[in-house]
Amino acid sequence: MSSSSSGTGPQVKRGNTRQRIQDVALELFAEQGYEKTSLREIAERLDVTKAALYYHFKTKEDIIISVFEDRTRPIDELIEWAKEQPRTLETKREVLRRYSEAMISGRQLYRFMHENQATMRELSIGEIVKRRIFTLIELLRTEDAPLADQVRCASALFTLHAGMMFLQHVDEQDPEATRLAALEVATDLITRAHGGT
Amino acid sequence: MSSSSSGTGPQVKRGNTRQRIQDVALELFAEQGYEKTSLREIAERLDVTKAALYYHFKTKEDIIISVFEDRTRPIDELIEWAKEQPRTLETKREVLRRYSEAMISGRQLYRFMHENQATMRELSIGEIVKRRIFTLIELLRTEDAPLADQVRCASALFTLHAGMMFLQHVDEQDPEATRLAALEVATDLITRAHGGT
DNA sequence: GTCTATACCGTGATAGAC
DNA sequence: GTCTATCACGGTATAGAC
Repeated sequence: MSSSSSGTGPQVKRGNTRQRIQDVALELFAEQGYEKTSLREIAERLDVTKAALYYHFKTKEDIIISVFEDRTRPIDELIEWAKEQPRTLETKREVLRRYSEAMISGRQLYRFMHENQATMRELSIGEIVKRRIFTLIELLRTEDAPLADQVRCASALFTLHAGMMFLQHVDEQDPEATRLAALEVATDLITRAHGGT
Repeated sequence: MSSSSSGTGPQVKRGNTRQRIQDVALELFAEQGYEKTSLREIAERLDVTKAALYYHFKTKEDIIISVFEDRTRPIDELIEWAKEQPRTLETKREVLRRYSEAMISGRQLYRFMHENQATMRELSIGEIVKRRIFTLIELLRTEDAPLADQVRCASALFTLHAGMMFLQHVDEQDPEATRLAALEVATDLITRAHGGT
């Protein structure tokens, strides 16, 4: 269904309040979790009252939805692109490469989605995210391959996430080095799955 | 809607209330998320009042902590066992095997931890879980191996989780078959990491 | 020892004044 | 566009019935 808060409309001149709410909200949602972040906290950070937020967004959920719609386009475009490509191993590798890169600029949002899955599941965008992940796995996997190879494709995706979310703290490793290592492992996984072992 | 064991509950037998609170709470926490589950909901399900919960547990957090402590021992024992073993490839394989099996019986708790990471991070048990995962990765990984191999060890663990949490819905696949496929992929990952390639 | 009644304050949300 | 006032519900706390 159409989201209640249209994405980046043509005219967003109404001051930058709306944009600032999105920025602050995403930052707090990613750091403290969705439910632990109160509207009062967001409002205070912007020096307005709770009710002021309700002028720009219908609900708390609307805020995260609008953020999601505004900053998630890269993945959408990646999926559209991939659908038109031949399903070669090289295409799959490129998908992983681009996905990993998309996570850099959108890391706050990805962190939020990763750490708030229970919340996401009940949000209206949860279904969209789920579908997207399934589509990506579908694009990566090989038809009629053994189950283990299907798992490898999914695991490749999760490895990228883990490399971004979790492994960043594992050592005093350079984050970019960790990301590239995760990308290497993920690429290796789909290569095996593609080759059929 | 109001549950109530119809009839003048002859078999209600107040005395196992604490255990029943834990069971209902875990079920709801896993299904709806920690924050979305209210104490009122838990109480209603048991036909008691909110305040009754506060006789058995000091806070909401206390409930999940007690559940955690009661049902997480298998992993603790697994870690203790692994620490005393030689760090051979076979030991690592056995760790993955046991971990995967532990997730079967404790799947509600694992699902809760997996989907409520933002919440877990602020709970007192969050730190314990984090440390546990790091310890497991430490036990799986090979000293001085390339970064990619370190990632492989972590990825092996996450693959087991994914196989249990996420991939269960991917197809009308037998859950046990999916679990074994994930175990196969995970084992393959640490094998490559161990060998150094 | 086990629970109920009741009240407190914070939270998301709504209606209406400026 | 923003605020005040108000609401029902959230976790929490205490007093007291059995």
